[in-house]
Amino acid sequence: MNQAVIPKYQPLYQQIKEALLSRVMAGEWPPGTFIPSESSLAEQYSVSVGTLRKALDALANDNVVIRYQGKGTAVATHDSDRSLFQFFHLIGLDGSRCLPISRVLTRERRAATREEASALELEQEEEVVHIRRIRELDNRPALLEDLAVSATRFAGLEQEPTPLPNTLYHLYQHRFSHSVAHAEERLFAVAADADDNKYLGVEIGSPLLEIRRIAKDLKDTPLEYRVSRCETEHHCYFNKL
Amino acid sequence: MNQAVIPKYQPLYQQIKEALLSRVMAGEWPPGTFIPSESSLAEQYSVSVGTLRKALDALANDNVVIRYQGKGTAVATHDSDRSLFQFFHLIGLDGSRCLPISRVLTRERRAATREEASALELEQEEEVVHIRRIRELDNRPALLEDLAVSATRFAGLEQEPTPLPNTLYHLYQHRFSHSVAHAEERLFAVAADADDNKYLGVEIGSPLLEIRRIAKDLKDTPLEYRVSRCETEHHCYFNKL
DNA sequence: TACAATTTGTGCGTATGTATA
DNA sequence: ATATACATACGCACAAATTGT
Repeated sequence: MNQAVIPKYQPLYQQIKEALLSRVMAGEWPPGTFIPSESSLAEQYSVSVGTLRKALDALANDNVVIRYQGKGTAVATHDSDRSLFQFFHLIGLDGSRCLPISRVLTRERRAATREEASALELEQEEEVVHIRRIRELDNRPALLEDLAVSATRFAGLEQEPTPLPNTLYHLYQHRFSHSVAHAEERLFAVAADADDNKYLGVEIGSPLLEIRRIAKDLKDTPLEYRVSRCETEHHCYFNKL
Repeated sequence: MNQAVIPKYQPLYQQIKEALLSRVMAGEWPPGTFIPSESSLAEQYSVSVGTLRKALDALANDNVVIRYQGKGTAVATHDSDRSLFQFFHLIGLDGSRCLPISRVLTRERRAATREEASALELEQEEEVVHIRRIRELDNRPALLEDLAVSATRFAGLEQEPTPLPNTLYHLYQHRFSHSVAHAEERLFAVAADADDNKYLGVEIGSPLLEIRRIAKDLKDTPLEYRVSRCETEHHCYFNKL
């Protein structure tokens, strides 16, 4: 007979880790800023520096903070070059990595589709901001992208800013204080339709790579649902295991 | 002007980590067996237990060893359920994970193709063992797989064992002492050809997901090159970022 | 340039808790 | 109950990196 899983005991450094994570999530230290030093935090919580170190190391391991020897510990921004490539897995056939340039096609506020509501864990009636754009790599249209975010959580995104920046996650973080920390992707092979033909210049029926991504914050709340259709003649999806 | 990258200084626990990794690679402790205790290893290397702990924790983080409280530290087998799903990213549309059943179509020793030689870092003349098989999920053919390994490194694989086990990495480890530790995959969308039609039952020209994987050992030596063509009507490729 | 102050990284030692055999 | 092994927690000393004086 299995017992209900009640954490009878939680190591001290784990408790500290959760406490610090909560303060980060609450916005006490915005992304990019430095948090207090190990010694001062250890004093705050009345634990040894060693224990507090373990908590910070664990947070660093989870990409919540970044440690700089001699400087201090900063809250991760999730919009640095390194962090962006965490979510961008398309590379050239020669192995080159470069970020795409985006051009917005449509941008509107409307009711969520069933698929969007399910992915974002919203009610059927709720509204989303939907954006459709094409993204170019090496001056060639490479992706046709549809994305949706909660219209209440990202209020006004259908209007401002204009134009939209290339890297939306940066915008989410700075303008709406929603940092994308994790994501899960499902990949499919699909046949190109009329829109793909129009915007990507591929023949109708030709194979495309479809990437459906749900982007989540530190506490695994879904922030964005994104469907990218990608041509794989000049690029491919790269994954290191 | 940049200096040549000479590691002027290596932390002690990193040196210990490398030393232990070498002993694991050399087969001193085969996969699944337990290595000496922290205290005895600390004595061997004349370092503190704390330092040796950091080395072992780092190895555990790299999936080289597994730590069991109260029992000891074991060399990872890379063939446990958890470890197999590290490399198997296909899931059902409902999110279910199950391992496929394999049926071998061809199995032969022959000269490497240019693509295989390049992926396995072999000379053009060298021979490989090539295996083609189909893999079924839910009693439905889902993957058509071509794979190649060095015929010298995996001597006799074209003959024995018969039949081949479902999980080849298990065989590589136990019969040939080559453990697959990492891998890199490149994904493409391709059109089904006559073989795909014959073995997967999909229409010619319909979109398939092609996964090209290079499997490597602990020291990043390429062990296997594998190309899987997968139908994504009933399954998809799942990736957590 | 030199030096000091601050902060994280490394290394050591010890004591105690928890899991396993 | 005992012994062993890993996990947690504390404390200290020094190294390395950064910043400002």
